[in-house]
Amino acid sequence: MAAKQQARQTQKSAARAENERAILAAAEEVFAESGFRGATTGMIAERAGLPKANLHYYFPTKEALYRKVVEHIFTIWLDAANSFDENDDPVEALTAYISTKMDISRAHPMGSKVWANEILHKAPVIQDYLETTLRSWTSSRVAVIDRWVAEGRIAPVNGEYLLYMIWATTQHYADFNHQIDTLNGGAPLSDAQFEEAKQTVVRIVLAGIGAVPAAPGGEGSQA
Amino acid sequence: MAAKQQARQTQKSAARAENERAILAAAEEVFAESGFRGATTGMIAERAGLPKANLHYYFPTKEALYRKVVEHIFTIWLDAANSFDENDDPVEALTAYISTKMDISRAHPMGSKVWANEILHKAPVIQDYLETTLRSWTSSRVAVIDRWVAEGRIAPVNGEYLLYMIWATTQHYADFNHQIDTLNGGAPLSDAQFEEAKQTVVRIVLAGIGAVPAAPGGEGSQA
DNA sequence: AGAAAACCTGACCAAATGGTCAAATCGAGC
DNA sequence: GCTCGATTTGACCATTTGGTCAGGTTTTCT
Repeated sequence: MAAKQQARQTQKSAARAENERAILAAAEEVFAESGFRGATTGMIAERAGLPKANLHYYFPTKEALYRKVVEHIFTIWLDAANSFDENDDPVEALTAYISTKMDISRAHPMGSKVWANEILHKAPVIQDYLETTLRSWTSSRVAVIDRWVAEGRIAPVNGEYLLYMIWATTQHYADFNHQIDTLNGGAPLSDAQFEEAKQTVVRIVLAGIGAVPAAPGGEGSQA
Repeated sequence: MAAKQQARQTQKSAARAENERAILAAAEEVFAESGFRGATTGMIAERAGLPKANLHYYFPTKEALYRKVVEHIFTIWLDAANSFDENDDPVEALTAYISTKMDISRAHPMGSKVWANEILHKAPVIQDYLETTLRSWTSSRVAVIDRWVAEGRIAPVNGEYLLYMIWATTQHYADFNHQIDTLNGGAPLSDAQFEEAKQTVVRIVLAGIGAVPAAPGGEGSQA
Protein backbone atom coordinates (compact mmCIF):
# COMPACT_ATOMS: atom_id res chain seq x y z
CA MET A 1 0.00 0.00 0.00
CA ALA A 2 2.57 2.48 1.11
CA ALA A 3 4.72 1.65 -1.88
CA LYS A 4 1.77 2.03 -4.23
CA GLN A 5 0.92 5.43 -2.84
CA GLN A 6 4.53 6.40 -3.14
CA ALA A 7 4.49 5.41 -6.81
CA ARG A 8 1.35 7.40 -7.47
CA GLN A 9 2.81 10.38 -5.75
CA THR A 10 5.36 10.54 -8.53
CA GLN A 11 3.92 13.72 -9.98
CA LYS A 12 0.49 12.71 -11.23
CA SER A 13 -2.04 10.12 -10.17
CA ALA A 14 -2.71 7.04 -12.25
CA ALA A 15 -6.13 8.36 -13.20
CA ARG A 16 -4.63 11.59 -14.45
CA ALA A 17 -2.04 9.79 -16.54
CA GLU A 18 -4.67 7.52 -18.03
CA ASN A 19 -6.99 10.39 -18.89
CA GLU A 20 -4.24 12.38 -20.53
CA ARG A 21 -3.21 9.34 -22.54
CA ALA A 22 -6.78 8.71 -23.71
CA ILE A 23 -7.26 12.34 -24.65
CA LEU A 24 -3.99 12.50 -26.60
CA ALA A 25 -4.76 9.29 -28.46
CA ALA A 26 -8.23 10.51 -29.37
CA ALA A 27 -6.87 13.89 -30.35
CA GLU A 28 -4.28 12.39 -32.69
CA GLU A 29 -6.99 10.49 -34.52
CA VAL A 30 -9.40 13.35 -34.78
CA PHE A 31 -6.79 15.92 -35.78
CA ALA A 32 -5.48 13.51 -38.42
CA GLU A 33 -8.90 12.91 -39.91
CA SER A 34 -10.24 16.43 -39.73
CA GLY A 35 -7.33 18.84 -39.43
CA PHE A 36 -6.95 21.41 -36.70
CA ARG A 37 -9.93 23.49 -37.60
CA GLY A 38 -12.08 20.56 -38.61
CA ALA A 39 -11.56 18.80 -35.31
CA THR A 40 -13.81 19.86 -32.45
CA THR A 41 -13.04 19.48 -28.80
CA GLY A 42 -16.43 17.82 -28.49
CA MET A 43 -15.43 15.08 -30.95
CA ILE A 44 -12.15 14.48 -29.19
CA ALA A 45 -13.79 14.35 -25.77
CA GLU A 46 -16.40 11.93 -26.98
CA ARG A 47 -13.85 9.60 -28.51
CA ALA A 48 -11.79 9.75 -25.33
CA GLY A 49 -14.91 8.89 -23.35
CA LEU A 50 -15.27 11.95 -21.15
CA PRO A 51 -17.18 15.23 -21.15
CA LYS A 52 -15.81 18.21 -22.98
CA ALA A 53 -15.45 20.25 -19.81
CA ASN A 54 -13.19 17.58 -18.38
CA LEU A 55 -11.00 17.67 -21.44
CA HIS A 56 -10.57 21.38 -20.92
CA TYR A 57 -9.57 20.69 -17.34
CA TYR A 58 -6.54 18.74 -18.59
CA PHE A 59 -5.76 20.82 -21.66
CA PRO A 60 -6.82 24.44 -21.33
CA THR A 61 -7.22 25.14 -25.05
CA LYS A 62 -7.61 23.22 -28.27
CA GLU A 63 -4.32 24.64 -29.44
CA ALA A 64 -2.43 23.45 -26.34
CA LEU A 65 -3.74 19.96 -26.95
CA TYR A 66 -2.76 20.13 -30.60
CA ARG A 67 0.75 21.22 -29.69
CA LYS A 68 1.17 18.20 -27.43
CA VAL A 69 0.05 15.91 -30.23
CA VAL A 70 2.50 17.46 -32.67
CA GLU A 71 5.35 17.24 -30.19
CA HIS A 72 4.67 13.55 -29.74
CA ILE A 73 4.81 13.03 -33.48
CA PHE A 74 8.06 14.89 -33.70
CA THR A 75 9.54 12.53 -31.12
CA ILE A 76 8.69 9.56 -33.30
CA TRP A 77 10.15 11.33 -36.30
CA LEU A 78 13.43 11.85 -34.45
CA ASP A 79 13.65 8.15 -33.66
CA ALA A 80 13.36 7.32 -37.34
CA ALA A 81 15.96 9.91 -38.14
CA ASN A 82 18.51 8.12 -35.99
CA SER A 83 18.26 4.96 -38.05
CA PHE A 84 20.01 6.83 -40.82
CA ASP A 85 23.20 6.96 -38.80
CA GLU A 86 23.49 3.40 -37.61
CA ASN A 87 25.85 2.48 -40.41
CA ASP A 88 28.08 4.43 -42.75
CA ASP A 89 27.54 2.12 -45.67
CA PRO A 90 25.03 3.71 -48.08
CA VAL A 91 23.20 0.46 -48.70
CA GLU A 92 22.88 -0.33 -45.01
CA ALA A 93 22.05 3.19 -43.93
CA LEU A 94 19.43 3.86 -46.59
CA THR A 95 17.86 0.44 -46.23
CA ALA A 96 17.52 0.94 -42.48
CA TYR A 97 16.20 4.47 -42.85
CA ILE A 98 13.62 3.63 -45.50
CA SER A 99 12.52 0.52 -43.63
CA THR A 100 12.09 2.44 -40.41
CA LYS A 101 10.12 5.19 -42.10
CA MET A 102 7.88 2.65 -43.80
CA ASP A 103 7.29 0.86 -40.51
CA ILE A 104 6.35 4.13 -38.87
CA SER A 105 3.91 4.89 -41.67
CA ARG A 106 2.23 1.57 -40.95
CA ALA A 107 2.31 1.82 -37.18
CA HIS A 108 1.49 5.51 -36.80
CA PRO A 109 -0.41 6.68 -39.86
CA MET A 110 -2.33 9.24 -37.80
CA GLY A 111 0.82 10.96 -36.67
CA SER A 112 2.06 11.23 -40.22
CA LYS A 113 -1.26 12.70 -41.30
CA VAL A 114 -1.17 15.34 -38.61
CA TRP A 115 2.29 16.30 -39.79
CA ALA A 116 1.12 16.43 -43.40
CA ASN A 117 -1.81 18.59 -42.42
CA GLU A 118 0.53 20.94 -40.63
CA ILE A 119 2.77 21.40 -43.66
CA LEU A 120 -0.21 21.74 -45.97
CA HIS A 121 -1.46 24.57 -43.79
CA LYS A 122 1.99 26.23 -43.77
CA ALA A 123 3.07 24.80 -40.42
CA PRO A 124 1.55 27.35 -38.06
CA VAL A 125 2.66 25.31 -35.06
CA ILE A 126 5.83 23.49 -36.10
CA GLN A 127 7.55 26.18 -38.13
CA ASP A 128 10.25 26.51 -35.48
CA TYR A 129 10.97 22.76 -35.64
CA LEU A 130 11.34 23.00 -39.39
CA GLU A 131 13.78 25.85 -39.12
CA THR A 132 15.88 24.35 -36.36
CA THR A 133 15.85 20.60 -35.81
CA LEU A 134 14.72 19.49 -39.25
CA ARG A 135 16.94 21.93 -41.09
CA SER A 136 20.09 20.97 -39.22
CA TRP A 137 19.31 17.26 -39.41
CA THR A 138 18.78 17.54 -43.15
CA SER A 139 21.90 19.50 -43.94
CA SER A 140 24.13 17.14 -41.99
CA ARG A 141 22.66 14.08 -43.71
CA VAL A 142 23.03 15.76 -47.07
CA ALA A 143 26.70 16.14 -46.18
CA VAL A 144 26.89 12.38 -45.64
CA ILE A 145 25.28 11.75 -49.01
CA ASP A 146 27.66 14.18 -50.67
CA ARG A 147 30.55 12.31 -49.12
CA TRP A 148 29.25 9.01 -50.45
CA VAL A 149 29.13 10.57 -53.88
CA ALA A 150 32.63 11.98 -53.54
CA GLU A 151 33.91 8.56 -52.47
CA GLY A 152 32.25 6.98 -55.49
CA ARG A 153 30.04 4.77 -53.38
CA ILE A 154 26.89 6.05 -55.05
CA ALA A 155 26.22 7.83 -58.32
CA PRO A 156 26.13 11.62 -58.27
CA VAL A 157 22.84 12.77 -56.81
CA ASN A 158 21.49 15.81 -55.06
CA GLY A 159 21.08 14.83 -51.42
CA GLU A 160 18.12 17.08 -50.69
CA TYR A 161 16.08 15.76 -53.57
CA LEU A 162 16.99 12.19 -52.67
CA LEU A 163 15.78 12.74 -49.13
CA TYR A 164 12.57 14.38 -50.36
CA MET A 165 11.93 11.34 -52.51
CA ILE A 166 12.36 9.03 -49.54
CA TRP A 167 10.18 11.16 -47.30
CA ALA A 168 7.49 11.52 -49.91
CA THR A 169 7.34 7.86 -50.77
CA THR A 170 7.43 6.44 -47.27
CA GLN A 171 4.96 8.94 -45.87
CA HIS A 172 2.66 8.38 -48.81
CA TYR A 173 1.82 4.97 -47.36
CA ALA A 174 0.45 6.74 -44.28
CA ASP A 175 -0.95 9.99 -45.62
CA PHE A 176 -2.60 8.49 -48.70
CA ASN A 177 -3.50 5.13 -47.23
CA HIS A 178 -7.13 5.73 -48.00
CA GLN A 179 -6.32 6.02 -51.71
CA ILE A 180 -4.05 2.99 -51.56
CA ASP A 181 -6.72 0.97 -49.79
CA THR A 182 -9.29 1.96 -52.39
CA LEU A 183 -7.00 0.93 -55.24
CA ASN A 184 -6.35 -2.31 -53.35
CA GLY A 185 -10.01 -3.20 -53.65
CA GLY A 186 -11.06 -1.42 -50.49
CA ALA A 187 -8.91 -3.42 -48.10
CA PRO A 188 -5.71 -2.29 -46.38
CA LEU A 189 -2.47 -3.75 -47.66
CA SER A 190 -1.75 -7.13 -46.08
CA ASP A 191 1.51 -7.63 -44.20
CA ALA A 192 2.93 -9.41 -47.24
CA GLN A 193 1.85 -6.63 -49.58
CA PHE A 194 3.30 -3.99 -47.34
CA GLU A 195 6.55 -5.89 -47.13
CA GLU A 196 6.69 -6.02 -50.92
CA ALA A 197 6.02 -2.30 -51.10
CA LYS A 198 8.83 -1.67 -48.66
CA GLN A 199 11.23 -3.84 -50.64
CA THR A 200 10.18 -2.12 -53.85
CA VAL A 201 10.95 1.29 -52.43
CA VAL A 202 14.31 0.15 -51.05
CA ARG A 203 15.32 -1.51 -54.30
CA ILE A 204 14.33 1.39 -56.53
CA VAL A 205 16.13 3.93 -54.40
CA LEU A 206 19.29 1.87 -54.03
CA ALA A 207 19.42 0.94 -57.70
CA GLY A 208 18.39 4.46 -58.61
CA ILE A 209 21.53 5.91 -57.06
CA GLY A 210 23.76 3.01 -58.05
CA ALA A 211 24.29 1.77 -54.51
CA VAL A 212 25.00 -1.91 -54.92
CA PRO A 213 25.64 -4.21 -51.94
CA ALA A 214 29.22 -5.42 -52.32
CA ALA A 215 28.83 -7.92 -55.19
CA PRO A 216 27.79 -6.21 -58.45
CA GLY A 217 24.79 -8.49 -59.01
CA GLY A 218 22.32 -5.64 -59.30
CA GLU A 219 21.14 -6.32 -62.84
CA GLY A 220 21.58 -10.05 -62.66
CA SER A 221 18.06 -10.64 -61.44
CA GLN A 222 16.64 -9.31 -64.65
CA ALA A 223 14.57 -11.87 -66.62
CA MET B 1 -22.28 45.68 -80.77
CA ALA B 2 -24.63 43.11 -82.16
CA ALA B 3 -21.82 40.61 -82.42
CA LYS B 4 -20.77 41.30 -78.86
CA GLN B 5 -24.23 40.67 -77.57
CA GLN B 6 -24.36 37.50 -79.57
CA ALA B 7 -21.15 36.33 -77.97
CA ARG B 8 -22.42 37.08 -74.50
CA GLN B 9 -25.57 35.18 -75.17
CA THR B 10 -23.52 32.03 -75.35
CA GLN B 11 -24.96 30.72 -72.12
CA LYS B 12 -23.58 33.11 -69.52
CA SER B 13 -22.65 36.76 -69.58
CA ALA B 14 -19.03 37.86 -69.46
CA ALA B 15 -19.54 39.24 -65.98
CA ARG B 16 -20.92 35.96 -64.79
CA ALA B 17 -18.05 33.99 -66.26
CA GLU B 18 -15.53 36.34 -64.73
CA ASN B 19 -17.11 36.18 -61.31
CA GLU B 20 -17.29 32.42 -61.36
CA ARG B 21 -13.67 32.25 -62.39
CA ALA B 22 -12.58 34.58 -59.61
CA ILE B 23 -14.58 32.66 -57.03
CA LEU B 24 -13.21 29.30 -58.12
CA ALA B 25 -9.64 30.59 -58.12
CA ALA B 26 -10.07 32.05 -54.66
CA ALA B 27 -11.78 28.90 -53.44
CA GLU B 28 -8.96 26.69 -54.66
CA GLU B 29 -6.44 28.73 -52.71
CA VAL B 30 -8.46 28.91 -49.54
CA PHE B 31 -9.49 25.27 -49.57
CA ALA B 32 -5.86 24.28 -50.18
CA GLU B 33 -4.56 26.34 -47.31
CA SER B 34 -7.30 25.63 -44.81
CA GLY B 35 -9.09 22.46 -45.82
CA PHE B 36 -12.82 22.17 -46.35
CA ARG B 37 -13.84 22.88 -42.82
CA GLY B 38 -11.12 25.43 -42.19
CA ALA B 39 -12.11 27.50 -45.19
CA THR B 40 -14.97 29.94 -44.71
CA THR B 41 -17.17 31.30 -47.44
CA GLY B 42 -16.36 34.72 -46.05
CA MET B 43 -12.64 34.23 -46.67
CA ILE B 44 -13.25 32.98 -50.18
CA ALA B 45 -15.60 35.85 -51.01
CA GLU B 46 -13.14 38.39 -49.67
CA ARG B 47 -10.27 36.98 -51.70
CA ALA B 48 -12.47 36.92 -54.78
CA GLY B 49 -13.36 40.56 -54.12
CA LEU B 50 -17.11 40.33 -53.66
CA PRO B 51 -19.58 40.08 -50.81
CA LYS B 52 -20.41 36.72 -49.32
CA ALA B 53 -24.04 36.94 -50.35
CA ASN B 54 -22.94 37.31 -53.94
CA LEU B 55 -20.82 34.21 -53.72
CA HIS B 56 -23.87 32.32 -52.54
CA TYR B 57 -25.75 33.64 -55.52
CA TYR B 58 -23.33 31.80 -57.83
CA PHE B 59 -22.71 28.75 -55.69
CA PRO B 60 -25.61 27.84 -53.43
CA THR B 61 -23.58 26.00 -50.80
CA LYS B 62 -19.99 25.72 -49.67
CA GLU B 63 -20.02 22.08 -50.62
CA ALA B 64 -21.21 22.77 -54.17
CA LEU B 65 -18.33 25.19 -54.59
CA TYR B 66 -15.89 22.67 -53.18
CA ARG B 67 -17.13 20.00 -55.58
CA LYS B 68 -16.50 22.31 -58.53
CA VAL B 69 -12.97 22.94 -57.32
CA VAL B 70 -12.28 19.25 -56.95
CA GLU B 71 -13.69 18.47 -60.38
CA HIS B 72 -11.39 21.06 -61.89
CA ILE B 73 -8.42 19.44 -60.21
CA PHE B 74 -9.43 16.06 -61.47
CA THR B 75 -9.46 17.42 -65.02
CA ILE B 76 -5.86 18.53 -64.65
CA TRP B 77 -4.95 15.17 -63.21
CA LEU B 78 -6.45 13.40 -66.23
CA ASP B 79 -4.37 15.53 -68.58
CA ALA B 80 -1.22 14.42 -66.80
CA ALA B 81 -2.39 10.85 -66.94
CA ASN B 82 -2.48 10.96 -70.72
CA SER B 83 1.19 11.79 -70.94
CA PHE B 84 1.89 8.27 -69.75
CA ASP B 85 0.54 6.87 -73.00
CA GLU B 86 2.29 9.05 -75.53
CA ASN B 87 5.02 6.51 -76.10
CA ASP B 88 5.36 2.80 -75.46
CA ASP B 89 9.03 2.99 -74.60
CA PRO B 90 9.42 2.82 -70.80
CA VAL B 91 12.10 5.51 -70.74
CA GLU B 92 10.08 7.89 -72.89
CA ALA B 93 6.77 7.18 -71.20
CA LEU B 94 7.99 7.46 -67.63
CA THR B 95 10.12 10.51 -68.36
CA ALA B 96 7.14 12.26 -69.90
CA TYR B 97 4.80 11.23 -67.12
CA ILE B 98 7.11 12.26 -64.29
CA SER B 99 7.98 15.52 -66.01
CA THR B 100 4.35 16.37 -66.55
CA LYS B 101 3.44 15.58 -62.97
CA MET B 102 6.34 17.68 -61.70
CA ASP B 103 5.30 20.57 -63.91
CA ILE B 104 1.76 20.36 -62.58
CA SER B 105 3.04 20.41 -59.02
CA ARG B 106 4.84 23.64 -59.82
CA ALA B 107 2.04 25.24 -61.80
CA HIS B 108 -0.91 24.11 -59.68
CA PRO B 109 0.28 23.43 -56.16
CA MET B 110 -3.07 24.48 -54.75
CA GLY B 111 -4.95 21.87 -56.70
CA SER B 112 -2.62 19.16 -55.53
CA LYS B 113 -3.08 20.29 -51.95
CA VAL B 114 -6.84 20.16 -52.20
CA TRP B 115 -6.54 16.64 -53.51
CA ALA B 116 -4.18 15.69 -50.69
CA ASN B 117 -6.57 17.17 -48.16
CA GLU B 118 -9.38 15.13 -49.62
CA ILE B 119 -7.48 11.85 -49.33
CA LEU B 120 -6.27 12.72 -45.86
CA HIS B 121 -9.88 13.20 -44.82
CA LYS B 122 -10.92 9.90 -46.42
CA ALA B 123 -12.16 11.41 -49.66
CA PRO B 124 -15.71 12.34 -48.68
CA VAL B 125 -16.27 14.02 -52.03
CA ILE B 126 -14.09 12.16 -54.53
CA GLN B 127 -14.53 8.59 -53.37
CA ASP B 128 -16.46 7.75 -56.51
CA TYR B 129 -13.63 9.08 -58.70
CA LEU B 130 -11.17 6.91 -56.83
CA GLU B 131 -13.26 3.81 -57.33
CA THR B 132 -14.01 4.37 -60.99
CA THR B 133 -11.70 6.57 -63.05
CA LEU B 134 -8.59 6.33 -60.93
CA ARG B 135 -8.93 2.62 -60.30
CA SER B 136 -9.36 1.72 -63.96
CA TRP B 137 -6.62 4.09 -65.08
CA THR B 138 -4.25 2.58 -62.57
CA SER B 139 -4.92 -1.04 -63.38
CA SER B 140 -4.50 -0.51 -67.10
CA ARG B 141 -1.17 1.30 -66.61
CA VAL B 142 -0.02 -1.42 -64.24
CA ALA B 143 -0.72 -3.83 -67.08
CA VAL B 144 1.60 -1.79 -69.29
CA ILE B 145 4.33 -1.91 -66.65
CA ASP B 146 3.86 -5.65 -66.25
CA ARG B 147 4.28 -6.05 -69.98
CA TRP B 148 7.50 -4.03 -69.93
CA VAL B 149 8.76 -6.36 -67.25
CA ALA B 150 7.71 -9.44 -69.21
CA GLU B 151 9.48 -8.10 -72.27
CA GLY B 152 12.63 -7.56 -70.24
CA ARG B 153 12.62 -3.83 -70.90
CA ILE B 154 12.70 -3.01 -67.20
CA ALA B 155 13.66 -4.99 -64.13
CA PRO B 156 10.89 -6.85 -62.29
CA VAL B 157 8.89 -4.38 -60.25
CA ASN B 158 5.41 -4.13 -58.81
CA GLY B 159 3.55 -1.62 -60.96
CA GLU B 160 1.29 -0.28 -58.24
CA TYR B 161 4.13 0.49 -55.89
CA LEU B 162 6.11 2.08 -58.69
CA LEU B 163 3.19 4.35 -59.51
CA TYR B 164 2.71 5.23 -55.84
CA MET B 165 6.34 6.22 -55.68
CA ILE B 166 5.97 8.49 -58.68
CA TRP B 167 2.77 10.05 -57.38
CA ALA B 168 4.18 10.54 -53.90
CA THR B 169 7.41 12.11 -55.07
CA THR B 170 6.00 14.43 -57.69
CA GLN B 171 3.09 15.59 -55.56
CA HIS B 172 5.42 16.13 -52.62
CA TYR B 173 6.82 19.17 -54.44
CA ALA B 174 3.34 20.70 -54.32
CA ASP B 175 1.87 19.41 -51.08
CA PHE B 176 4.99 19.90 -48.97
CA ASN B 177 6.33 22.95 -50.75
CA HIS B 178 6.26 24.89 -47.53
CA GLN B 179 8.67 22.42 -45.94
CA ILE B 180 10.85 22.40 -49.04
CA ASP B 181 10.94 26.17 -49.10
CA THR B 182 11.89 26.28 -45.44
CA LEU B 183 14.72 23.81 -45.98
CA ASN B 184 15.78 25.90 -48.97
CA GLY B 185 16.43 28.84 -46.69
CA GLY B 186 12.91 30.18 -46.84
CA ALA B 187 12.81 30.78 -50.58
CA PRO B 188 10.97 28.76 -53.19
CA LEU B 189 13.08 26.57 -55.46
CA SER B 190 14.42 28.51 -58.40
CA ASP B 191 13.65 27.32 -61.90
CA ALA B 192 17.10 25.77 -62.10
CA GLN B 193 16.71 24.02 -58.77
CA PHE B 194 13.33 22.71 -59.74
CA GLU B 195 14.70 21.43 -63.00
CA GLU B 196 17.43 19.60 -61.11
CA ALA B 197 14.85 18.10 -58.78
CA LYS B 198 12.86 16.92 -61.76
CA GLN B 199 15.91 15.35 -63.39
CA THR B 200 16.86 13.71 -60.11
CA VAL B 201 13.46 12.09 -59.79
CA VAL B 202 13.48 10.92 -63.40
CA ARG B 203 16.98 9.49 -63.14
CA ILE B 204 16.42 7.67 -59.87
CA VAL B 205 13.20 6.10 -61.07
CA LEU B 206 14.60 5.05 -64.44
CA ALA B 207 17.81 3.69 -62.99
CA GLY B 208 15.86 2.19 -60.12
CA ILE B 209 13.92 -0.06 -62.45
CA GLY B 210 16.78 -0.64 -64.84
CA ALA B 211 15.26 1.29 -67.72
CA VAL B 212 18.24 2.49 -69.73
CA PRO B 213 17.85 4.62 -72.84
CA ALA B 214 19.27 2.50 -75.67
CA ALA B 215 23.03 2.80 -74.97
CA PRO B 216 23.95 1.12 -71.66
CA GLY B 217 25.77 4.17 -70.30
CA GLY B 218 23.78 4.28 -67.08
CA GLU B 219 26.62 3.61 -64.67
CA GLY B 220 29.26 5.18 -66.80
CA SER B 221 28.79 8.60 -65.27
CA GLN B 222 29.96 7.33 -61.90
CA ALA B 223 33.12 8.99 -60.60
C1' DA C 1 -38.98 53.57 -73.36
C1' DG C 2 -40.42 50.12 -70.50
C1' DA C 3 -41.07 45.55 -68.75
C1' DA C 4 -38.88 41.39 -67.38
C1' DA C 5 -35.06 38.96 -66.04
C1' DA C 6 -30.67 38.68 -64.05
C1' DC C 7 -27.62 40.32 -60.70
C1' DC C 8 -26.04 42.43 -56.32
C1' DT C 9 -25.78 43.19 -51.27
C1' DG C 10 -26.56 44.82 -46.31
C1' DA C 11 -28.87 42.94 -42.68
C1' DC C 12 -30.21 39.10 -40.45
C1' DC C 13 -30.78 34.20 -38.42
C1' DA C 14 -30.07 29.49 -36.51
C1' DA C 15 -26.65 26.22 -35.47
C1' DA C 16 -22.14 24.95 -34.02
C1' DT C 17 -18.21 25.57 -31.22
C1' DG C 18 -14.36 26.92 -27.96
C1' DG C 19 -14.19 27.93 -23.62
C1' DT C 20 -16.06 29.17 -18.60
C1' DC C 21 -17.96 28.37 -14.07
C1' DA C 22 -20.11 27.11 -9.98
C1' DA C 23 -21.62 23.33 -7.71
C1' DA C 24 -20.95 18.44 -6.82
C1' DT C 25 -17.92 14.46 -5.93
C1' DC C 26 -13.83 12.01 -4.70
C1' DG C 27 -9.70 10.69 -2.07
C1' DA C 28 -5.73 11.04 0.92
C1' DG C 29 -4.11 12.49 5.38
C1' DC C 30 -5.29 13.56 10.22
C1' DG D 1 -15.51 10.97 9.91
C1' DC D 2 -13.75 15.34 8.78
C1' DT D 3 -11.01 18.62 5.99
C1' DC D 4 -9.06 20.29 1.93
C1' DG D 5 -7.31 20.05 -2.50
C1' DA D 6 -7.95 17.61 -6.86
C1' DT D 7 -11.29 16.17 -10.14
C1' DT D 8 -15.69 16.00 -12.63
C1' DT D 9 -19.54 17.87 -15.16
C1' DG D 10 -24.08 20.01 -16.62
C1' DA D 11 -25.37 24.38 -17.84
C1' DC D 12 -24.19 28.37 -19.94
C1' DC D 13 -22.11 32.18 -22.97
C1' DA D 14 -19.86 34.84 -26.79
C1' DT D 15 -18.35 34.30 -31.27
C1' DT D 16 -18.18 32.43 -35.75
C1' DT D 17 -20.21 30.81 -39.77
C1' DG D 18 -23.17 28.84 -43.52
C1' DG D 19 -26.92 30.34 -45.51
C1' DT D 20 -31.35 33.42 -46.34
C1' DC D 21 -33.98 37.32 -47.86
C1' DA D 22 -36.03 41.54 -49.15
C1' DG D 23 -35.22 45.22 -51.71
C1' DG D 24 -32.36 47.69 -54.93
C1' DT D 25 -29.66 48.07 -59.38
C1' DT D 26 -28.26 46.75 -63.91
C1' DT D 27 -28.84 44.35 -68.25
C1' DT D 28 -31.50 42.44 -71.90
C1' DC D 29 -35.19 42.13 -75.00
C1' DT D 30 -38.96 44.09 -77.62
